[in-house]
Amino acid sequence: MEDTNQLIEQRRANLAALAEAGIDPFANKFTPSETCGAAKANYEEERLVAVAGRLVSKREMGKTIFAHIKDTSGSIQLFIRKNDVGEEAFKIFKGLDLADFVGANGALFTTKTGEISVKVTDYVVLAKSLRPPPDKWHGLADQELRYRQRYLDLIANDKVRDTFLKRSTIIREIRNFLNERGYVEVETPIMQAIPGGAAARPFVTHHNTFGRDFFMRIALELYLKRLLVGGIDRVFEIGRNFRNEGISRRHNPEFTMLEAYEAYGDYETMMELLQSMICHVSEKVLGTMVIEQKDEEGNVTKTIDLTPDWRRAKYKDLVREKAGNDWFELTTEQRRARATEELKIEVDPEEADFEVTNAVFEKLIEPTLIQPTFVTHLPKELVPLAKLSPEDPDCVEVFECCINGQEIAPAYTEQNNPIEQRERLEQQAGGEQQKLDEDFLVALEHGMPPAGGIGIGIDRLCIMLLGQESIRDVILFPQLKPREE
RNA sequence: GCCUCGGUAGCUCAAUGGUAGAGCAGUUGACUCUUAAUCAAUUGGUUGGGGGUUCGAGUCCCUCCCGGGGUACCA
Repeated sequence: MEDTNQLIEQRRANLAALAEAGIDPFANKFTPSETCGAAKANYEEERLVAVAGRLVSKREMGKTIFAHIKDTSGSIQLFIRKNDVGEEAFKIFKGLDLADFVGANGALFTTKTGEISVKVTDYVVLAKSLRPPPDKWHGLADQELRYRQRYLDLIANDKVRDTFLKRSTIIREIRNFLNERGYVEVETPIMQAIPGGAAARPFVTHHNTFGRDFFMRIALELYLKRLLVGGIDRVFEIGRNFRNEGISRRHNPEFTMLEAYEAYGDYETMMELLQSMICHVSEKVLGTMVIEQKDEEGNVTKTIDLTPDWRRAKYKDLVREKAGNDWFELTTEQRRARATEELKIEVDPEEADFEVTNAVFEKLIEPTLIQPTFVTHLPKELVPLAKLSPEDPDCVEVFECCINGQEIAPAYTEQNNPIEQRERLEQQAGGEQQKLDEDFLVALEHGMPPAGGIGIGIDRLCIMLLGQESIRDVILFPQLKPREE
């Protein structure tokens, strides 16, 4: 970046002054004895510590300086006196800028106002910051800057940092939970010749040596099922999917998906798995099963209670509740009329009956399912990769788990009949000339054990657990339009 | 893609069509227990870009760029 201003010039001048004084402003190494947070947590008067971090505040009091440095664990106050560090070192500390990195040696003590601090005996400049940090009090509010320069957001806004540290522990606890149950974690191809497992437009990329296009995966499903065929009976992957669609508060073109498959299980198995997993994660990460979403003033705007057992509701019952008890007895024309006139939703004249019904579900019902709800008995037309329900052949053995008004996870009793599977996929491909994944169908013909499978949108799960409102607030670097030079 | 709101100093924000401002940060000085330290002085602007209306535009109009919200696409 070419842009310079007074503040940057000043910092460059301060950098030059350090060099002038014979100090390397970018040290190679400093080894802290512990983190800032640990130094405070294990307080013992006079205990010697070495701490390092970014300089986040500095108050000069004549021959004394109070300053805070901050690392991942938190911050600690440094107490620097001219008498303790010597005239030259004192002068140089005075010349440090906010956001510089510093390592300090000294003894722990408590100030008169009761704050645990380090009485510095000597310190090292670890890295000079050549650009001014965001406002120390107001933080960084400009959303575009927060996303484009997330590191500034993390520096300036503790809540944001906390959210992303928690996201990391959520994923760790999911892994722990699945490992505990004997699941094997695998990695499958991201670049695929035929993108399958979902109906979404893929991103296209190109392989030079093969001289042909590849697609970024839109789902993990078909490869994980090949592994069920291969004898890995409990298998999961946490990875990125890519869908070439619009961007919104709920959609990022690349997003993180967990898919898990369990041989000899069915959708009921996955129901228990999901409920136990989310309760485990919530307890471990948040210490509670009651999630509160707060507005900027800290008022609770939404409460989600994850305490088991979660509600179960049949798809058709929910639709009848919203659209009328006679909904499924209506003629196609009557149904369409009611949807547009009474329910005020847009309906494409080309849409089939089940699509009109599903529009009612997605637009009017799903957003109201704030508390965890397993929606079951979905119509078979909606789900080509699941098995039919023996008790009701119009339905599939599937649930969609909705929490916070969003679909968090669909789960199936997976289709393992290769002949039916081929028919369903051929129907689905229909006129679109979409290629069938023959290799997958061949795999099924070798025999896949009956299995339950589930897909969990990790980003949406994080939105829910962490009380956020937008997917951009749980993805470190959400997709934005590139800035043209 | 469409609708709508927004973009002013490094950051957070003001400014009826009439001299572009404040707080923080920065700079200089004072202060050996401060913590949004305090006190005094002070620097800093192509008002997102381009065009237009006007005696005069941050403000009105057109256009482009970027972002927020909504909507569409998304088994």
